[in-house]
Amino acid sequence: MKLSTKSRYGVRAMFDMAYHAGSLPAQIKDISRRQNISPRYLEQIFQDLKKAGLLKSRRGPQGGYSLSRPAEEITVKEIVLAAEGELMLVNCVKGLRKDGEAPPSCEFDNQCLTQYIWAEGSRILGQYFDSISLKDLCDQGQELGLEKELDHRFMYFI
Amino acid sequence: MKLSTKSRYGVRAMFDMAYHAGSLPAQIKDISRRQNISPRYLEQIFQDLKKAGLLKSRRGPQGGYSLSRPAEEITVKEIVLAAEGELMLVNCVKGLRKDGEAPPSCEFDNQCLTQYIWAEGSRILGQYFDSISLKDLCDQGQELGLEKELDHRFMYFI
DNA sequence: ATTATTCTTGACAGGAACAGTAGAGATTTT
DNA sequence: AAAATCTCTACTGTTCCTGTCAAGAATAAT
Repeated sequence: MKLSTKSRYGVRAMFDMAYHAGSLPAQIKDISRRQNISPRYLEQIFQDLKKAGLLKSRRGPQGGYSLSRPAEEITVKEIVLAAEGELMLVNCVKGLRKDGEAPPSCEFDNQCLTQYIWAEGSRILGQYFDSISLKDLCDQGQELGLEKELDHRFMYFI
Repeated sequence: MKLSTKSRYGVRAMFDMAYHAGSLPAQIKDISRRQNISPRYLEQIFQDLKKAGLLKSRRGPQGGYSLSRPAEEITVKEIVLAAEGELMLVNCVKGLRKDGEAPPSCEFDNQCLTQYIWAEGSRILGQYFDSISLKDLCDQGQELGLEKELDHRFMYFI
């Protein structure tokens, strides 16, 4: 019952982007360095987040990724959902999926009492994740005095 | 982020025992037949549940398993915890484990904001699972009119 | 135009965990 | 003594996770 690293890395990376946001797009290499995530793996994760509409990208020099919406409008739930594919504790219950794929249904139809437990647990978890936005995390980071790294692309003149 | 089948089967099996409870211990073969679970696999799961103190067993003819406590005192959380080993959404956070093994700690120490999210999510989920007892499930089964199978060991005289 | 930079796409692979199978043995009732 | 039942340990095939890698496409700077 573990979240995949895609979810964990995804939330960390998105927070990192929001926290260090500047006028230019953020680049994989900077995020991966600060968050200690393999750059090649982070590329994959960002593809998922982009497909989910949470990121937009720009290629070429000075390119990179940026949040497609303000930090207060992006929740942890959206990121986990995009990275995990779905937010359902079991496979045997009908639920909304990222890819619209038909989910397997319970072999006991509605005779299985436990399906209600798993479905409700998933819902409760999703509700909690949805209550936390990237901006909330940024505020928390400020309070904790988390260091903000200056964009090296603005530091040529030092 | 899926619960293992051990958890799902475990809860189903424990409910089955509570729902069909008689004066004699319940046997693997009956539970596995009613719940459509591989008997050999269910043996393994029951070993975990027994180690966690949720079941007691008796060998030999007319032997089997029985709940070690009344159904209203056994919650879904206990069963999931016993089957899953722990109830924590990530590995990077300190948490209580079944085996007391030292959990890996976060590489960012307390600098990682996301660990609070995962820990709180795990807590919320555990709290929900803890609010459901086997008796609650039995009551729900009654309301739904779920059929109770008579113990074949009492049916010789028919 | 050319070049360097950055994202894009798809393939591939080692390892761990999951889900189940199997066999030999221990215990208890009949 | 025999049959039923749980107990313990080991084994195995499959899937998923967690990356790595390579070649290509788009863009900005020169």
